[in-house]
Amino acid sequence: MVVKRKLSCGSNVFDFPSIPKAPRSSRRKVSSSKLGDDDDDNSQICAIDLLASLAGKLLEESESSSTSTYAFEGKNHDVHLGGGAVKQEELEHVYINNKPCKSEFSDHEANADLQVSSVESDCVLEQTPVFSDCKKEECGLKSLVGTEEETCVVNEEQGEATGGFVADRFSLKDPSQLRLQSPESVHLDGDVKLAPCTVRVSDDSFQGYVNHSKLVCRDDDNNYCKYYKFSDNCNKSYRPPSRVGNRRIKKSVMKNYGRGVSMLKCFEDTRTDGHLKALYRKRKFSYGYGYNPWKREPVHRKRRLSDKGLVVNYDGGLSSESVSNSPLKRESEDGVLSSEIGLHLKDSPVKFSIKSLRIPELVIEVPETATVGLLKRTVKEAVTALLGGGIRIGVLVQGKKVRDDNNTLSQTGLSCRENLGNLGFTLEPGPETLPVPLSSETPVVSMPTDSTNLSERSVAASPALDIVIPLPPQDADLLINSGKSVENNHELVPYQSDISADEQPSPDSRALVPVSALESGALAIVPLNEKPKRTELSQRRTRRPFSVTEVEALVQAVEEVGTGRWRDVKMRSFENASHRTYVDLKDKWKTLVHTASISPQQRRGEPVPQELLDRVLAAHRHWSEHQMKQNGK
DNA sequence: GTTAGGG
DNA sequence: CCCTAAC
Repeated sequence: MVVKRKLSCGSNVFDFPSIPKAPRSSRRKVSSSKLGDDDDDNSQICAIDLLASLAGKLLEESESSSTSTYAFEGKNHDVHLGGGAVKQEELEHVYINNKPCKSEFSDHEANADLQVSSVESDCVLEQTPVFSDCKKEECGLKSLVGTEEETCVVNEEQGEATGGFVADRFSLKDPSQLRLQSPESVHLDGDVKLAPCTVRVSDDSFQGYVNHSKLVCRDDDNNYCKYYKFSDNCNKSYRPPSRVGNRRIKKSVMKNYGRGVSMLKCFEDTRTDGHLKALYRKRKFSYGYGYNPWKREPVHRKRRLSDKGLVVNYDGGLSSESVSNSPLKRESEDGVLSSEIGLHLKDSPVKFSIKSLRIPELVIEVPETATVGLLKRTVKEAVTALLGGGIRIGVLVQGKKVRDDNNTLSQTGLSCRENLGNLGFTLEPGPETLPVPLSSETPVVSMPTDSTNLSERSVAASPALDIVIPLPPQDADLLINSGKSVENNHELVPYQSDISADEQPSPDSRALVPVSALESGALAIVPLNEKPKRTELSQRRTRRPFSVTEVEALVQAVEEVGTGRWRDVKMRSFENASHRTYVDLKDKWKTLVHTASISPQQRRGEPVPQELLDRVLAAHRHWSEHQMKQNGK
């Protein structure tokens, strides 16, 4: 396996190792560190640095060339995307912005642990579909972009046999979810993945992906829904570069999954309206019964991030969003795990894949009169400042931080599927991380210190440009204020990497409660000061909408046995549906009754045949009366 | 462990 | 979908 350390493009050189403040020692280890005991931290950091650097460069590029797109041309026609992989050497012929991009690798074989299969950064940049007429299939690609599942497939197909740590994507996502996907191509073990839209390759075989929207909207129901749509209609969604600038980033939704376990945001819609709408809708932390994300489902369907998603830890800590391991991702829609999973048990190498890493939330404030360029710079600086301070990686298993770097993964309990599902990572700002000293006077960019505050601010933000636009600091230097700004925050507790793993979160200590993740294996880790109730049990199940077939079965069963006998209903019609508990059925019935009671226009989700709804009402009425009679007697 | 109902 | 109270 090889780690690409340097990518030079004409005059632009992506010198990953030279990332700002990250410890050199660790950077240097990028190519050689092993997922071993001692170096895992470093290697991960390096990966991040590496990616961050690239992202940063791309950002700069975007600023300097407003009309240009991030072209990432692969001149080498030997690249095999379908089932093969582009070898490192071949990457040397990659071009960016028409400039030859030379990649320098340090050949490092065997158990190299670091695999950076893609780089993805978010920022306010042009999204320029380059190719207008293409289809994924034609490219011989199996959707390297878009979903984790797909990415997984690719890895498998390419016979990625070596165990290792895969940083599949690295996204530098600012809270507004402005996303720029830089070329995703730093796959160390040979395959090249290109970012959607922003990637341009000369080889026809690459065209498949270049047109995907890089603006991803992950939905609870439709993973990366918009993403898909966009990509599936490349030709239609094609737009000339000139319009990209008008894009707006839409509001995102903060999600407080599992009782405030996480805060999630994502694009609600980043499709083809040519606008990016800044998003920033942060939900105030509400633990306990404060907020029920599930109930919000209908309203904020576009939010996603949950599954693979990340949680944004704005308290200055960086949290890894979308940490997942491939085995777990193999779960299909219906919840059936593919057979691949078994491969990772026993002695097989444990494979991890971090879909993306997200930086903590940033509040960007720029005057309305500010230029887009300024906004870009602001974002860039914020991100740079954050990363510049160095990052530390934390590993959490079962919600507990694993401190002993010398234990093997298996010793740590990371050897089976179940446990992998409880794995999480955290990105923590290094001790020295506190970036730019800010002049409290004009902090343009800052780490939100209060979710409520943020929420309010976003509401107050301009409708058009939903980015917080308060006092106009004009072109003042953008400063970033992280970490310490939250010292007095009551609600948020920075995730201190120093928190001893041994220190069991005391009942009222504001221990972090990693949340996770859904069966996709992705873990959402967030520091919080919530009552550490669900600490280790806080895994919210994946939402699985009932299919019409299931509804029918449910209706059928209820008609027969009536309401109030959910266990019987379960055994009767959902005996083999392990993911449907009788409580689920009861809940579903509840919603069905409600759905049937409202007008069709108000219904959401997959439409349930009126006929079924009628039966629901009939059965509901019948059994209600039945119960009345019983009570009467 | 189930059921019912609020969140 | 989660959580609890109540049985």
